[in-house]
Amino acid sequence: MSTPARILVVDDEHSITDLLSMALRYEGMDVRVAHLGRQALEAMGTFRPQLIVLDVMLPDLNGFEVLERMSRDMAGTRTPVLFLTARDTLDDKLRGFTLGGDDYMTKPFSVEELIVRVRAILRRVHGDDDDGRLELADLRLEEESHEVFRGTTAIDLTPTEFKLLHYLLLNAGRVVSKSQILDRVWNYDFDGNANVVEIYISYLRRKIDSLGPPLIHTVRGVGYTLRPPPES
Amino acid sequence: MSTPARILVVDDEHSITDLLSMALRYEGMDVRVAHLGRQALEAMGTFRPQLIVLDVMLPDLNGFEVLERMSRDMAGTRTPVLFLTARDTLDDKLRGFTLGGDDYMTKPFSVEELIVRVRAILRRVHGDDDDGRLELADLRLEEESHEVFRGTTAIDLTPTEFKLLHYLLLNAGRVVSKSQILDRVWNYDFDGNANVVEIYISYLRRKIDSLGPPLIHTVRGVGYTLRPPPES
DNA sequence: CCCGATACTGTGAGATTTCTGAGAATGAGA
DNA sequence: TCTCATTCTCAGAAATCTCACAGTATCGGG
Repeated sequence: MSTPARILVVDDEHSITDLLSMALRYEGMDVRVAHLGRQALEAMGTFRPQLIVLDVMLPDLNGFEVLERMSRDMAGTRTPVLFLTARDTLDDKLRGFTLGGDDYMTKPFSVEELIVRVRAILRRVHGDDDDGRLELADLRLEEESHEVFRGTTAIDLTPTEFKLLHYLLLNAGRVVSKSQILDRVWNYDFDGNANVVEIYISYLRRKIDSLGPPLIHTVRGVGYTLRPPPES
Repeated sequence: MSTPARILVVDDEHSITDLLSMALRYEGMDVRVAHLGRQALEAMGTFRPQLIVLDVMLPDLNGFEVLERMSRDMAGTRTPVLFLTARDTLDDKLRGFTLGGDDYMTKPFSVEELIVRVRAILRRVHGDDDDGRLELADLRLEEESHEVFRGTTAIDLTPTEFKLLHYLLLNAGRVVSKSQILDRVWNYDFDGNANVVEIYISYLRRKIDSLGPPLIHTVRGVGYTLRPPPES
């Protein structure tokens, strides 16, 4: 990682900006927060972010207006945007933006997924070396195509299973607790109990560990970890 | 360790703050104590801790309110927090904090474990040189992955066995008494008899000393110690 | 070498944690 | 609206862990 990526997070809900600034900082990014469209515009000039996480609904200007003024101010290159929107406000306009390299997510989202997308955008724009492929022993996960293989057999995962495996792979060799998993992989407003994690671990095992030596290990009283099988 | 880490411990129970300030000071840290949210806020400004151990339930403000006011005062970087909470009060809000590198423990905890976590946070934030690997002769314990090896063979330990070995390794070469072990490794409210220590030492020996020259030694009338085998 | 003190460990009951099957709820797409 | 895939709850089963008890072994001083 050369110089940390600069991200501007714009949302009027403090709980969201807190959540995201913490999570993105934890990922080693340089984060600035704005709660109003005007603040966002100002930060554009001073902070010069490489990516904006932008709530569509803001008290003063909406996300599109912010973008419009932005491109009026800064001639030339446009900063990529990851829009946040309520599920039921899903504007058709938004869909159009994905064409331009922008992306969007509906609230409530999972932090894991948001970070995946932030990284994907940065990778595209900045031509990062990271190729979005995660591997452990003969297990392979392709971020772009959303495909998972064990050896040569393709494994079909549901969205949640995929996110969970992705998170485990990112932390391969480290034990992650059930609550860490819950925080990252599930939507931030999920308030069910940690038993879901066990259940999805169980699903993953059925699909992945049945094809070879087990990679998913329970560390009793602590959490779960992905570990390559012992060489023999 | 260059300059001692500054830790602020906030809890209204004096027995807890006493216990922790003693243990953390013994670890070479610079400890300050507060018993109320207001005191904590004040200490933030004057003491500028690098980490806060914060009880969620305080008489005046709760832990979250303390944090909120804190981040209002100090713009920018937030001090990492290790929350303490009663097991049955396990607030959903807490869950979200593990995202930002914060962590939490439920009371009653073991001092040993608390110190492990404090160190883990400091290591992350301050990029400590300590890599969380403990070694003695051919015995190796990895904190991150919770793995233990003797030579190349992996050793499977239960949570208590792991904590005990961890403590012994931290004090390798020094004799620790059974009551010291009981105080550090077991939850602070444990009131069973000291024979458990003997039992767990026995378990460890079976798993560890059976694989090579013995490393765990009894010092009759005093306690136990970990010592490398004599070269030969 | 004997004896009391101290430490070790086999057995097993009870507690805790994790796993998983069955099925209800949800939501997307036909 | 119906269908199907998916998510998630519930609760019992299974696995694992903790710890007390008590008998045995070991140590070290006399």
